[in-house]
Amino acid sequence: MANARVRLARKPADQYHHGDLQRALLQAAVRTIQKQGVHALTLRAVGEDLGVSRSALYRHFTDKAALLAAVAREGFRMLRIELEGAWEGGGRGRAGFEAMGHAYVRFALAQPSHYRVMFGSGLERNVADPELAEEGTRAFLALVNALVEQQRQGLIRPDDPEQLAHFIWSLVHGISMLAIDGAFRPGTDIELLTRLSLERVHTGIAPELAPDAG
Amino acid sequence: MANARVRLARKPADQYHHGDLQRALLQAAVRTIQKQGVHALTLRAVGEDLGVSRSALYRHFTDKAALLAAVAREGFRMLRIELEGAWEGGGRGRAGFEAMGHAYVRFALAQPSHYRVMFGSGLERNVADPELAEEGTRAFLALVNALVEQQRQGLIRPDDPEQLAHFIWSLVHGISMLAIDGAFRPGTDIELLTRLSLERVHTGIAPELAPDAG
DNA sequence: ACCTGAACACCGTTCAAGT
DNA sequence: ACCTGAACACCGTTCAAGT
Repeated sequence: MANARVRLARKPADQYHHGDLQRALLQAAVRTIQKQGVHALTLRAVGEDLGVSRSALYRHFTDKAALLAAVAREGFRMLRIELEGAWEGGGRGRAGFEAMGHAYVRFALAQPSHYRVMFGSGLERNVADPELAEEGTRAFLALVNALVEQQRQGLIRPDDPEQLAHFIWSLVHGISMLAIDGAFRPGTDIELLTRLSLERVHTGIAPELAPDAG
Repeated sequence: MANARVRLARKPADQYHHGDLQRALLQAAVRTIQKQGVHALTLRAVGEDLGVSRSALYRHFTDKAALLAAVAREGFRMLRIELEGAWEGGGRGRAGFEAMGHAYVRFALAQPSHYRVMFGSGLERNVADPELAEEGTRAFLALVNALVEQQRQGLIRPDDPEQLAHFIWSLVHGISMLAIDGAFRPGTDIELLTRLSLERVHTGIAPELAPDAG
């Protein structure tokens, strides 16, 4: 909304359009994907959006897949920040961990197209982008770290943290994907499903038998 | 393999190529997707494969999305049969339920491209195909039924079966998708991850506290 | 160094025409 | 009723040429 104004501001007319076209291309791509979905992302459209030739992109990205990889990388960065924020904000304990789960699913539902690019079919962004891999790993580590810290507090049984992280990541990813794809019944309350699922998970990974049979 | 022979058999040369082109198109599409992925599925290629014009398909499917919907429907049918087989073969109890989980993930890993079409981006097959929805529901019901039967046996706590099914479906779907997309570390043992995950799930959904703290 | 614009090969889809 | 083949609008990508 407010950003739209910025592009109307004065710009050096007889210069190249952007001092940092690479960055502008990435932002335009993210914007298009979030608003209209991946299918609307054509190199022609993103070029037109920036007032630039459709082949100008090839100066900054090797091809469309590389552009999508950059979009995915940006997505993982955003997701990690959300997860860390939820964990900290929730008090780095069981409440914070549950908040992480909700934050994950909420992120996917708020940015479904962006989320799909992050976990793409391999059709798009089939490139083995090392920066993308690293950003994905960092997001995953936010989850692992939260598990380890809870294990230190005796809140979670001392299983292999990475295995536990894989388990929980799979769960929230599955909920997110099925919700995005509309696989659940129309009226399904995703937040409720997430809460109940995390409840079941906790009872499973708790070290002792909690007396909460209420 | 054996089916490849059939197409070499005598055919009425001066007739239309197929008595049931619709069925042949679907089979060719499934074959192409399983062998070469969705990106290789072009209407030109599938037509060429059957010795038919590229626009002949439009007599039998409204468009490419409808063809993909048929592929997805066939996939759900295959998946349901696998799930039911595992449940029955495992003795309709806890072992059978765990076998269902493994069968699900194994199906996805064996037919990754086919599985992706089933849970497509909405990019492809965005059509609201009622037959597809029904076949998907039938596969889901195989899971719900197994849960209800275990609840009757006292093997699972009496939560809402549909919610429990959503929870578990999300888990196995998440494991499958992340494994297909190569999101796990290269050497990751998916079968082991599935087993450990199902173990954690069971401890969570069991009605009583099992004395297996070994 | 950065961008343009024409060209190429490839799509899905349509439609008048054939049998 | 079923299929053909030319045509259309749309892609991503390349490359010689401009500044």
